[in-house]
Amino acid sequence: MVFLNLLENIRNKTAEILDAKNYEHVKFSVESAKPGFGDITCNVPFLLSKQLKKSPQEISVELSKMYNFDDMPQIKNVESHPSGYLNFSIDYTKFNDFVIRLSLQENYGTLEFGNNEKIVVEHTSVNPNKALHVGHIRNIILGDVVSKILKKANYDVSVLNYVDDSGLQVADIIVGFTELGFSQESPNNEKFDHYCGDTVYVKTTEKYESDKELEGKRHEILKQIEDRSSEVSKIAQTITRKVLNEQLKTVWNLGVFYDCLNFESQIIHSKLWETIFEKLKSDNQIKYEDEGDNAGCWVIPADGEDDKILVRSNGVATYIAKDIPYAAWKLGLVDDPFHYKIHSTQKNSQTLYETTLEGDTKLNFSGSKVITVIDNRQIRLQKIVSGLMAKFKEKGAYTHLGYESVTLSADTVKSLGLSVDGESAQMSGRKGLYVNADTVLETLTKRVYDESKSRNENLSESELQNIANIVAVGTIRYEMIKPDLDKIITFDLKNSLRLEGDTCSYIQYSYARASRILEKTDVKPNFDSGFELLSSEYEKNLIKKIAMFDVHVNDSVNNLSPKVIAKYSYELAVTFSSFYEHVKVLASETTELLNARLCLVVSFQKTLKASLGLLGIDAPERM
RNA sequence: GGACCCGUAGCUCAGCCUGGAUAGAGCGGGUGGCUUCGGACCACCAGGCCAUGGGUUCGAAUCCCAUCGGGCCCUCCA
Repeated sequence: MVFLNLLENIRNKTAEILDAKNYEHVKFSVESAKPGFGDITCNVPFLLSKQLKKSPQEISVELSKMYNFDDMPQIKNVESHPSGYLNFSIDYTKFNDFVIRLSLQENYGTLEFGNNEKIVVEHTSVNPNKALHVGHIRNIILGDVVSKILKKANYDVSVLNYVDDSGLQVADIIVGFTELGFSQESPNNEKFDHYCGDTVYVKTTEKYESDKELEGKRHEILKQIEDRSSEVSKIAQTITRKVLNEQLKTVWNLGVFYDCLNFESQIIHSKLWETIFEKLKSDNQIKYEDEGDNAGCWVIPADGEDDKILVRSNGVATYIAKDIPYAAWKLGLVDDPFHYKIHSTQKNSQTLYETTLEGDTKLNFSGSKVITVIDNRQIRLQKIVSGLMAKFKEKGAYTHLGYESVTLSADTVKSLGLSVDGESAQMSGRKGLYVNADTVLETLTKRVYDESKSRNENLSESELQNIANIVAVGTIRYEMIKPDLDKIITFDLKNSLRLEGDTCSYIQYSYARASRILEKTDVKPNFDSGFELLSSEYEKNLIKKIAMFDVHVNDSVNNLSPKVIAKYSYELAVTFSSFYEHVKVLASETTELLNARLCLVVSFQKTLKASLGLLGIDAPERM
């Protein structure tokens, strides 16, 4: 820890002073100061003002005289600001050494939160009947980044993907194959998931409009899918597996990987539901309705809202009856009915497992905490699930990480040949109103490739491809992570191709520039020398920003907020770009200064790489 | 009818959790900067009753209440 330590030490010191003065303990803050107000600031004078019946200024002056930094050489002094704040200044002649050396360590920015506790992150969870679209990408990237941040905080993370292979959406394409005679091979080498989503699903659901008999068949087909011995079920298995494998290719291209796939169809057959149902009954968590609208149903009482029906009067469980046992399984609350086998080796050579009802291999993918990434339209359902889980385990063990949806801009809708009323439109698989993830990635890769090629005449084809891939993936990831979870993302095809300003490529560019500096000199950075020579504002700002990595990791873990890391990465790049412009490293006056600056550049690179790494974004040497 | 979310510069958004100093970025508009460590850049200018009205507080973009505008969910569908 670097900056967090500094803050903690000042906090302790301040608390001691309050003790010595016999002042009441107030909840004061010690945090990084805005530019122009020292480096670190404390608001304790404001909080004491009332009980001491003195102005914050008076208290500030009084307290500022009490500090002694003999045991904290990195702090130069504290000043009382006329506003009442206590502003601390860093002694950069000492701080520089400390920061630069620590930033070189492999685990720089790592924090101890999890104590290696097992935690489950579930994300993606898309029906295997279509290709992934931009809306799914938000879910996938959020889940992936959260899992990386939790690993950085020393949790033992299992990443799961729940494969919804037995719902009506799957039944719809099976209707297309079995009733409408769509070929089970995609024409013209089209990617199979695109074919199923763009053609079979859209055409079949379109036909429902005119053919009500066909629409009636979907429920019949669904029933057959759930009967594992049926012919239809076998077809559905084959088709959904094929789609899933194509979806996984897309996800891997985005640099996202899982530990295990959980199939809904197997959860249904595992009898987990029956176990949980009995448990719910015996624990009085649910009740049977004798009269009223819900007569004959088992319901979950929800305070302030309508009760949720769990089992219909005909004895058939509703869809929530799949989520509850799965949630309980993730938390390790039930005996694991599954065995595990290898599904595939992923693009990063990590093994991907899948659940199976046969076999004899036992693995453990559950956790004492669970984070489920699902968009906020499911918030009501998720509240019910987490409420139930809180009855079995401590509150907060099951967390729903929700976020707002992705919509399409009017321009983008028009470019799909469709019309809109407002400025944006919700995506819809049925209407063909969506933009596939593969399409976005391809378009963006092409754009970056062209851009990079026009700037670099001497790069080989494979280097250009590599850069295009790194920047394109980074750009998509960054745009999905940057906005607040509560904000709707309006996706616009044209806008998504921006590479200037607050974008990933700007951040990556700062890294590439740093690489150029190091490449153009024969001097090998020597980290044994002192760094007190780094004393300009630009150098100090950069060092402070590097030092603050842990503050932001801490924030992002505490609040499960990946955007904090995106913002930090951008700020770090901005600070470096300013340094780059104003401090000519290779033109340094002395060899000592040159060396110190080269070390700072290396320190910056390591930190930015680590920060981008949390976002799953690569830092290119050239672009 | 009930639940949740959003409303900050022309546009897209940070800041709100945990109240405090001058409300920050990017895009777009305007101006300047390469005898070059890469202009995917830097420096600067213009642009804000922080939706509205109340309340709490020494102090509110931030907390509370109401209202308005927008979104989304609320089926014995999945």
